[in-house]
Amino acid sequence: MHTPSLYEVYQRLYDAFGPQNWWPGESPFEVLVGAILVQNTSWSNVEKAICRLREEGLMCPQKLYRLKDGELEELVKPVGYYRIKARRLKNVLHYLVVKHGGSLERMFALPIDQLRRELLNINGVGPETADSIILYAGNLPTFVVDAYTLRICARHGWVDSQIDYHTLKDFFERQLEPDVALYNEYHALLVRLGKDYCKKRPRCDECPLRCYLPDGGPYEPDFG
DNA sequence: GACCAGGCACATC
DNA sequence: GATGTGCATGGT
Repeated sequence: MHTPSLYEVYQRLYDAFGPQNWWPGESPFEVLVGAILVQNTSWSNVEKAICRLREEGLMCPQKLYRLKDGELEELVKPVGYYRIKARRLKNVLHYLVVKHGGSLERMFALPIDQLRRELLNINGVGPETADSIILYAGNLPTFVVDAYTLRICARHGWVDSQIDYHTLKDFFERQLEPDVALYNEYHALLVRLGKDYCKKRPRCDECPLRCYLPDGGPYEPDFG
C-alpha cells in the first residue's frame, strides 16, 4: 500500500466509472434550486420537485420568489423537510432578487471568496450548499466535499476522521489545480464511489480504490 | 419495517 | 467547543 496522489485517485475513479455528467439540471438557476432541495436527500426525490416547478413554469427567480410560502411547500413536498427547505429556498431567492436583481450572472460576477461569504450568510446555506452553487451553477473553481468524501478519505487513512469541512476542502484544493471541470467531475466521482462501495457498510473488496487501503483494511470506527 | 439519502440550524451541556 | 436533535419524503 502507498498513499496515492489525488490525481492518481481521480484517474482510477474516472477509469472505473467514466464521466458522471454533473450537475443534472437545465439551467444554472435549476442547479441552485436543486442545491437547496437535495440537502440530506436523494436526488430522485429532488427530480420530482424540479419537474413540478418546471411544469408550473416557475423556474425563474422572480416567479418563485413571489410564490406564497404554502404553495412552494406543496410543490417541493417530495424532497422531504419540505417546510424548512421552502423557507431556505426563499431565503436564497431573497438574496438573489434583492441583491442582484434576480441575475445569476451578476451574482457570479462577484469574487469567489466574497460570494462564498455572502452565500454562507444566508440561513439554510451551509458550506457544502454554498460550494455546490458556486461550482455547479456558477462554473467557478471551488472544491465541494461531503459526507462521502470524508468517509472515503478517512477510511483510507488520508485524513483524520474528525477533520472539519474547510480543512478537508483545503486538503483537495492544495493538491489540485483550480480547474472547474476537474473539480466538477472529482466530486461527482467521489459521490458515485460512496454510493456504490463506501456506505456505512463498505464493500472494500470490490472497490476500485481497494489497492489504496491501509494495511489491515479500512479504518474503524465507522463515520455515520 | 428498518435504514438511508449529494445538510443545516439550533439547543444544551 | 463538542455533541445531540428536529426536519420528512421516497427508495431499497
